[in-house]
Amino acid sequence: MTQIETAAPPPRPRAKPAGKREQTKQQNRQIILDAARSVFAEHGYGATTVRDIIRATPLASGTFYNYFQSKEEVYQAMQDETALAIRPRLREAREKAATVEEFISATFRTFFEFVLRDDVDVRAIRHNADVTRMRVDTPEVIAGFDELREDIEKAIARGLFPPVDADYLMAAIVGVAFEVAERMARREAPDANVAADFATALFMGGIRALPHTANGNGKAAENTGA
Amino acid sequence: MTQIETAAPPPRPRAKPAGKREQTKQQNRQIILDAARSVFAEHGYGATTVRDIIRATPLASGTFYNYFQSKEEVYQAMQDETALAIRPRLREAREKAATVEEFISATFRTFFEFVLRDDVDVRAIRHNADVTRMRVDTPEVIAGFDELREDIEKAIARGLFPPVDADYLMAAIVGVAFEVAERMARREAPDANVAADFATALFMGGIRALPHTANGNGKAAENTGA
DNA sequence: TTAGAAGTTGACGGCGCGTCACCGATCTGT
DNA sequence: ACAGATCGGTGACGCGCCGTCAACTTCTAA
Repeated sequence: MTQIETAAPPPRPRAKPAGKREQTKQQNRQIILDAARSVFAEHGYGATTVRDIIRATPLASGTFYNYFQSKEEVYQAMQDETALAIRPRLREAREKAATVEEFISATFRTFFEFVLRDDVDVRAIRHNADVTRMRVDTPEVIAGFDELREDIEKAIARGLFPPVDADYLMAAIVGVAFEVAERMARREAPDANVAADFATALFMGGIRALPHTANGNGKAAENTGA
Repeated sequence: MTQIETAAPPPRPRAKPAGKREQTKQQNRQIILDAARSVFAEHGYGATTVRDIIRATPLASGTFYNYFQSKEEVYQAMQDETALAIRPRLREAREKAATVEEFISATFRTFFEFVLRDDVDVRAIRHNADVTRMRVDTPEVIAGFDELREDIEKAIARGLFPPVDADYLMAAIVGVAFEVAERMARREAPDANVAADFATALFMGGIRALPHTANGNGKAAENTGA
């Protein structure tokens, strides 16, 4: 064509040439992840085979193995995405904290709200799980735990927290967060604020500081299982 | 032979004849469970196949399926054994409790001591688990959780506890117990008392009541993982 | 003693697994 | 613009695990 290379947009020598190969790779990876999410949701994690995922894809079996070694690795990649999504929010929430209570409260509230909004694949896993729970601690998830411990240590250093065992405190927060989130999600009308208030009160003042309930049983204890 | 049926012990018409068939069944079941324990410990749970378990056994493949449907079911049976072993101890420990502190303290101490003594197969699973944790909530395990909630509700009813959300409190206790136990087991010199004191203080008075440490970091935080 | 119930055996068809030789599409250098 | 080099997708293949089941052995009861 005539050389109107003055300004306008030519094919796009701009910014990133991207490269056709690289583009396809990103795309295939995403195709596999999307297919896996859908298949896990359908059949549950345990019952899903690598072949199921491949079938839910226009790709050949060999191609799958260019991207992941197993369904476990696919799942880890999904978990990493989740961890990467929530970690900055948690960090930010804790950074603003000027008191112990704000630190604890922000951590739990952010976590529980995230779980309620984003529980898509959490439920996908449950589908399978009358009995088996899985928690996959990928590097990103572990990094999230480490961040929490670091933040606790920093808070101790600047006198916000008393000098307690940061490792155990981190573990306690993580344990309560996961376990209460689980119960919360099963309730008829899950409420992140109720859960966060409960957890915060526990860490601030122990059992005696917990919010009192009318019947001594919260609004829960309806269906204990199946 | 001659009929000396007077008194002494004949082959044993006593108590339970037991029945040869029934005996063999019990025995085969145990053979499979033992083989599975050993194979899980060797290769890790994830990498183990039903065939591996069968091979570690003098039995034929068909026989395995007369007892269990899958390796998952074998593992569940193992977990049930564990749950059945600890549940009575926990119940007994809590029954004696005259105060909130005794209730909480006894629960954590009993659990952590059990984990340290009995972590045989806990570690077997970990072997596999650089990244994946599994918690299998078998009926027996769930029954243990329910017992804890019931005990909390009873304690609330007789005024020992304030009228709090028993479901969430149960979840919090379980979450802290499992997560802190995990950390405890990784320490150089795991100490059930230290862990129990930490958890008890947390539930009794919150973060401010936690035991203080010299360096603001407990004796932990050595190896954070692998 | 013997009929039949209960339980074990191992070979079998089916299928998911991970691989790899092949080939078309993309990139690179001239 | 072209050709050779490289990259990456393809799908058939051999392997081993899966769960089943007809034949057989062992036990029970009459």
